[in-house]
Amino acid sequence: MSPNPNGPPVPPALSPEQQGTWFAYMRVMLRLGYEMNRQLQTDSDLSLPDFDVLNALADSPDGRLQLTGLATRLAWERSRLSHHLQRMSARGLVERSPSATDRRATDAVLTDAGRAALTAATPGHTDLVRRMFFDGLDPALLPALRTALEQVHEQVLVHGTLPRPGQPQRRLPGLEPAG
Amino acid sequence: MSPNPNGPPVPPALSPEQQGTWFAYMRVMLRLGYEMNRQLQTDSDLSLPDFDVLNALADSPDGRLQLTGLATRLAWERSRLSHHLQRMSARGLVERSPSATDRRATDAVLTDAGRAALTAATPGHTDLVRRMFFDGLDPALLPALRTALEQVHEQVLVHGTLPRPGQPQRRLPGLEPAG
DNA sequence: GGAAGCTACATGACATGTCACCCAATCCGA
DNA sequence: TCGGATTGGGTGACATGTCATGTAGCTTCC
Repeated sequence: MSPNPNGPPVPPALSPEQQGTWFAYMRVMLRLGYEMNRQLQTDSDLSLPDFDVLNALADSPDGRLQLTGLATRLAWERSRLSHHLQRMSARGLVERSPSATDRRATDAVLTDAGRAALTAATPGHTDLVRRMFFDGLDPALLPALRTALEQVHEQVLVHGTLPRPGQPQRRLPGLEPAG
Repeated sequence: MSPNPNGPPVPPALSPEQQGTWFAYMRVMLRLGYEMNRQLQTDSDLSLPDFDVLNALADSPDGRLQLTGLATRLAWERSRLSHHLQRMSARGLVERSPSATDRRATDAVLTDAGRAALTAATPGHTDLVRRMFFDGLDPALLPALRTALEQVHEQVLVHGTLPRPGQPQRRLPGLEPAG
């Protein structure tokens, strides 16, 4: 009982090589996430989400970013970010500050304490990344790995449901599917 | 003010090539996780964690696995798994059943409904993986990507804090740091 | 310039995950 | 074979994430 006697609108399954690659990816993602979380929590009293937020802000001009942009960059729900910033600001790591250009909008701003926490946490985190990710990796594979990941990233940006980060988030007229 | 005037016990920073690779990895991980979650939730009423559990069980003999082994395989805390299985069993997707070999232990067992849910969800998920991950990837890079990910996985297994999956979880005597 | 609709964000209720601690079964050495 | 240490798992309190909804500011178009 073939699912479709008339030929293939049915998507083809993954090839064995693709499946192997995918499983490897998932395993790395699960374990590495666990280890990163654990290390940051233990050594720096930061969760991995905390760390991601701090990094995104530190990487932005004036350590400041509007919430929607930050959420997009992190691939978070906005309400998650809103809750999370509330907790982080209670700990003094970030502040909320009204946007200069849009009175609806709020910017998240890195505080000095937040920057200090990031600075303190970074070496240990980097060290873990090097040990867990790069030290076991054949250096000859590095360029291919990077290119592959960048291709995948681009693909997710193009076909995913989230807007491209750092892009105006407004829906542009005339781009809806024709009616 | 160099951090260490006497030479480098200070870990070297990542090379630019490594940093680029790492950022690409993190971006893929964040966005792809978001998209997978969303797709499964929308199309199949399963979260990505649900799906991971179902897959792990379906992939085990008799659709049955002891909790600790399952937790290790998923890189989850055991208590998280315990809570999660409670919810999944309330939905009829899995059952708990006492282990045959260890009276402390509990096995998670896939129910027929669980297997059916997995079967129903898999094509859509696979399709998303193919579109988001493989369709934008130069096939020539696939073998290198796979090898690289497998090397990283092995590295995380060796240097991580979790036991290797499918391994006896007992701490072996004589392996403690010497006193 | 004003109504309709959209965007930015907050919030409260609820789902999920973590942490500290619990007990029972097993293991191991004396 | 007894006793402590270890392991397997559960649980309740609390931290975190999601969903539905509310409000205010922006934009568009007449």
